[in-house]
Amino acid sequence: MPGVTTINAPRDLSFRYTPAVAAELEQRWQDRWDERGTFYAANPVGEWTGPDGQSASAPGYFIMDMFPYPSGAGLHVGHPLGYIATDVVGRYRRMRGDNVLHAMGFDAFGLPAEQYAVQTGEHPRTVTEANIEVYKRQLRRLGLAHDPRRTFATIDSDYVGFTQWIFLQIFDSWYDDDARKARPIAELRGELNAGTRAVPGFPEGTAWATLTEEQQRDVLDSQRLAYVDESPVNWCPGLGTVLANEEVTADGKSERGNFPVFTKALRQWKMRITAYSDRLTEDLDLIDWPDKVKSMQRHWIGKSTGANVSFDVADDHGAPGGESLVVFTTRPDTLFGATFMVVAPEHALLDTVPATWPALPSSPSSSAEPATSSPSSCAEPAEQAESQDLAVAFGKAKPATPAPTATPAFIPPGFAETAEHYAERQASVQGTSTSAASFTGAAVTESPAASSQDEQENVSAIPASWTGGYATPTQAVAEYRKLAAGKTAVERQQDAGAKTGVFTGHYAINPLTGTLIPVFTADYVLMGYGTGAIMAVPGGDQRDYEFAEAYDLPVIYTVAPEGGLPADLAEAYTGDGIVVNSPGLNSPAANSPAAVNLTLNGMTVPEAKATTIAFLEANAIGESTTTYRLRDWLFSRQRYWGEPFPIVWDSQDRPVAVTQDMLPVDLPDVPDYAPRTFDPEDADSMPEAPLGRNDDWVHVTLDLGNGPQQYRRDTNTMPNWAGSCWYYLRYLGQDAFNPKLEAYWMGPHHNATSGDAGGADLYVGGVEHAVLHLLYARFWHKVLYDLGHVTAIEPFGRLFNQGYIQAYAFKDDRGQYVPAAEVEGDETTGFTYNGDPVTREYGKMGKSLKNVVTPDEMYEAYGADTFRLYEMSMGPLDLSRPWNTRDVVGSQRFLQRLWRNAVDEDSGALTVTDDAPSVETLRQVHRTISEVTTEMDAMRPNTAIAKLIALNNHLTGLSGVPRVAFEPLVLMTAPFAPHIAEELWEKLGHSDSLAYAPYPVADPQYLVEDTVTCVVQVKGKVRGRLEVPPSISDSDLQAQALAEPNVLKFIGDAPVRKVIVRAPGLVNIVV
RNA sequence: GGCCCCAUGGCGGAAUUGGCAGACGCAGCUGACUUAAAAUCAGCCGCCUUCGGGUGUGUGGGUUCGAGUCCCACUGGGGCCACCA
Repeated sequence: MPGVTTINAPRDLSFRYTPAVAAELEQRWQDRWDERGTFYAANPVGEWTGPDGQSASAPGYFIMDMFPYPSGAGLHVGHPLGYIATDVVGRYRRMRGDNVLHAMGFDAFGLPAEQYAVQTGEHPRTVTEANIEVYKRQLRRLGLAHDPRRTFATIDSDYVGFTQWIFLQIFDSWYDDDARKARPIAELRGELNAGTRAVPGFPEGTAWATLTEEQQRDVLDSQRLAYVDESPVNWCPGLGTVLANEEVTADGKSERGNFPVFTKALRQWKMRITAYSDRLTEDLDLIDWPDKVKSMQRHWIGKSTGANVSFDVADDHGAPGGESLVVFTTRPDTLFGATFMVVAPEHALLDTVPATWPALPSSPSSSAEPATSSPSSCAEPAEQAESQDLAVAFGKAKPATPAPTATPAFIPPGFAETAEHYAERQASVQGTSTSAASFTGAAVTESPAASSQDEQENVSAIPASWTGGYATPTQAVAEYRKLAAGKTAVERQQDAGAKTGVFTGHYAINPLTGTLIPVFTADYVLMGYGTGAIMAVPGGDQRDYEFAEAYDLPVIYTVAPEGGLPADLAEAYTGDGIVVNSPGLNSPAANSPAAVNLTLNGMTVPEAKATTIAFLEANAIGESTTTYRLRDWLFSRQRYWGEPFPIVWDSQDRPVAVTQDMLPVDLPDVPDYAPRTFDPEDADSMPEAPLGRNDDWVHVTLDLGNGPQQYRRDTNTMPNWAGSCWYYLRYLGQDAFNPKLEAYWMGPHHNATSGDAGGADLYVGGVEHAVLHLLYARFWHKVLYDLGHVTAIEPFGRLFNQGYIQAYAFKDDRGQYVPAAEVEGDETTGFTYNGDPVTREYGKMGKSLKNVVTPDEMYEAYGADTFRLYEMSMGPLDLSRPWNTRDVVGSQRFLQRLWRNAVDEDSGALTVTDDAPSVETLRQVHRTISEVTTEMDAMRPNTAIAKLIALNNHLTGLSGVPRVAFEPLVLMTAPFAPHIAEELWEKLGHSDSLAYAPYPVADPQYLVEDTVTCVVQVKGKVRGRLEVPPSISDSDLQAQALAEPNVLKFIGDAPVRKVIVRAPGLVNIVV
C-alpha cells in the first residue's frame, strides 16, 4: 500500500500504472486475444461453429456499428465513440452468457475515395485499401472485442457478387399488391399467361398470348422492383452524376460537394421502394428505435390520405370536353371552395392547350349583387349569384354565341367581384405594351406586344397577369415550361412562396357545382406528388391563397370557426370549424351530371370529408386515395467507383440479367475513371458513365439461355448505399442466407430481448442516416424477406443514436483559427494564444478548425483503457458533448487507483487480502453490483462508471482491499477498460480471460439496510432526519416525526393540519 | 413557416413513480507527506448570510401536502422537414 515505505527512501514505482505500462499491457492483451481467438463468435451451422466456451447453444446477441467509410483523413476522437459503446455492451452481454456477434466491415465504394483518387492519380482501390489498413490499425489499438474473421469491405469481389445477386433478386421481382409482398417475376408471367391476372397497361380482357414478345417483355419490365424509367431526376453537373432525392439537401445542392442540382428527365435505374411505403411505415411499430428516427422516416414516406377527384375539362362551350383532370386532395370537404386549378409544368394536360385565349366579358352585368370574397360573408352562405354572363364568358371564347348547356347553375360568391376587377385592370393596362414577358402574377402591369391585331383583341379579354404576356396559351405554356425546367432546385427554393404561373386557356368543371374554373400551370405544384394537379382552394390553403392573391382569383372560405372568421382575414383559414358556403345544386346542371343536392354546410370537417368521399365514389367522380411523399429510389450513378450493374442490354435495347454464375461482374479497368463533370451551372449537360470508356468490357457475347448473343453491358454503377443495404447479413458468414444461420442471429425472438420483428439486437450509429441508409436497408431487407431469404421482418431490431463528440475551436482577432491545443486559460480568465486573446467557438472537430484530437495522441498520453473510459464517462451516450482533453486525467486517476488498490507500485506484488470484508464494504459492493447492472442494461455507461469509481474510492480508504470486493470491481470494470482488467484478473490468479467470466450478481441479503434515513419536512422543507427500520409502520413513523425536536420547533404553535407519510423515507407535516 | 427535442454550480454531467437538488469527474481551496515541487492520501467546494437561517434547476404563471420532474405561456439553443395539395 502507498505510504508503507520508509520515509525519504527513493521510490522506484516501476509498477505504477503509467501510460507506458498501459501501452505495454494493452498491446500484449490484444495480441493474446488475437492468438486465442477470444472473440470468435460461434455459428450454429456451417463454418465457424466454434469450440467449447463459444458455443451457439447460448442465445445469440448480434451487435452492430454503422460501419465506417475509411476516408484518408483518419480517425479523430469523435469517431470511435459508438464503437466503444458497442464494445462495452458486447463485452457485458458476453459476461452475462450471450454468444455475442460483433465485427467490423468497411463501406468502401463511393465518391470521396474516387475524388481523392482523381486528385492524386492513384487508383481508387489503392487509395481505399490503404485507408482501410490505417483504420484497422487505429481501431485494433482500441481493444475492440471483434471477431476478426468476419471483417470485409464492400469492394471485395465476392461481396460485390452478393450485392449484385441481391440486385438481381430485386430485378426479378414484382410487387403483388393483393398479397402485399414481392414475388418472383416468373410468377407474374405465369398468372398473366394463365389469364388469372389482367395485363397491366392493356384494356380489360386482353389475352397475354395476343401480345408480341416485345410487348410482353415491356409489360414485365414495367412491373419489376428494379426498373429503367425516364422521368425527372436530380442531375448534378458538378458531380457528373444523377442523385437520389435523399442525397439532395433542402437548399437544392448535392449533399456531397454542394453543387447545384437540376431536375432533368433522364432514363435511369430506379427501385420501387414506394411499393413498400405502407409496410415501411407500419413496421416501425415493431422495432425499438428512437422516436425521432421513426418520426423522420414516417415523415419522409409521408403517407397522406384523401381523395382523387376527377374534373371534366371544358370544351369551347363550357361543356365536358371528354378529357378529365384528376387531382389529389386531402381536403375533399373544401371542394366547393375550389376556384381554380393548377397543374405541374410537366403535366400532360399541357401538351395540348387552346389555340387562343378565351375571352372575358368586357362589362360584367353581374355586379348588381356582388358576392364578396371577404371572410365576413362566409358565415352566411351567399345566395346563388346570377352572374350568368360571367359564367358564359369563363366557358366560351365568344360570348356572342352562348350555348345553353354551358350555363352553370351556381356561381360561387366572389367570382362576380373578380370579373369586375378584371375589367378595371384591363382598362388600366390597355394601350401599354412591352416585349418582356413575365410570369409573376400581379406584378405584371403592362400588356405585351402582340403580333397581330387579332391576337391583341384576344389577349385583351384575359388579365395580363394570367397570360404571362404571351399571345397564345401555347406560347405562354411553352415558355413557362421552359422557365420551370431551367430552374435549379436552389432557385425553386428561393422562389418558394413567390407564386408564379400562367393560365393554360383550359377551364375545368367543378363536379359539385358545375362551375367553370380556370386551369393554371405553376411550379408550386409538383409532378411527382399525387397526380401532379390540384384543385386550388385559396380559402383553405395558404399556398393557393397566395396564388389567388397574385392572380386576382376569387377566395371562398368553406370552413369557419365558431364565431365566424375575422372580417379582415387576409390568408387561408386552415383551422377546425364548421363547413359553410358549400350548398349543393337545386337541380343537376346539364354540364355536370353528377352534381345533385350535396350540401356540406353545418358539418364538421371530418364529417364533410367522409360525406364528400362517399358522394364522389357513389357518382364515380372520385375515390378515397392514399398518397406518399416517398418517390422511387434513383439507383444508378455515372461514376466509376461503385458496383457495376449485373445487367446487359440486348439488340432490342431491353435489359437482361446476367446469370448467377457470371457474378461477380467486376469493375473493368478503364483508361480514365474520372467522372465526366461539367460546369456546375450547366443544366443542359448530359451524364456520361466512365464504365463506357472500355469497349471490350461493354460489348460482350454471352449465352444467357438462348445461345450466344451480342450484348452491351450497363455502364452505370450502383449508389454507395447498395453495399450498406445488406452488410449486416455479411457478418453472419459466407453462408448468410442459410435460414438456420440467419434465424439464430436475427430471427424474431431469437433471444430474450429481441422482438417480433427480429433483426440485429443493437445497432449504434449517428442520426445522420435516419432516412438514407436506414430506409434503403429496410426496403432491401423486406424484399429479401418476401422472397424467403431471411426470417427477420426488419434488419435492425433496436437502434441507438449516439451523440457527437464536439470540440472547441479558437479564433484570433483576425478571425483565423489557432491550434486549440495550444490555447491557454479558461472560461473565467479568458482564453489566450501566445499571449493574445482569442475567442472560443463550439462545433465540429476538423482540420480546418485546428481542433482535431486523434486517438493516437490519446493512446500515447494515456492508453486505450483511459481513452475508452473517458469517452464512456463524459455523459449520456445519446448526447452530443464537448471533448475536453483536460478532463481525461480523471479517468486515468480512476484506473491508477484501481491498480494501486491491488498492486504494490514498488514491487508489483499483489496486495489484495483474503480477509473477510466488513459488512459495510459488502453492502457497498453488492449495492454497486445491483446498480451497475441496472445502468448497463439501460446503456448508461456514464452513471455505471460513476458507481464503479465510488466503490473504488471506498476501497481506497480501507487498510487492505479484500479480494471478494476487488474481484467484482475488476469484472465490472472490464467492459470499459478490458486490458487493465485482464491484467489484474491474471494477477488475481485466474488463468482464463475474463471475457467469459460470469458478470457479478448482487447478493440480496446485502441490499437491505438495517436502517434508512427518513426525511421529515414541515411545509415541504426538510427540518429533521430520523434513522428508522425499513419496515416501520406509517403510524410509528408519524409519531416519531412529530416528536422530533427541530420539527417541533418549526411547527411552533400552529395546528398540524395534515401529515403525509411515505414510509420509510419521508414525512411531510402541513401546518 | 410547420413539427420535434433541450435548458441544473466555474465546466462535463447525476437525480426510479412528483418525495433530501448537485452523484461521479474536471477545475479551485485547505491539510498531511516532502528541503521543495510533482505524485499520493485526507477534507472542503451552488449563491446569500447577522450562522438562526434564507434562497436556488432559463423566465412568468398553474396543479399538488410536495415540482428539476406534470400543465400553460414566453425566452434562448438545437434538430428534422420545408410549396407534398
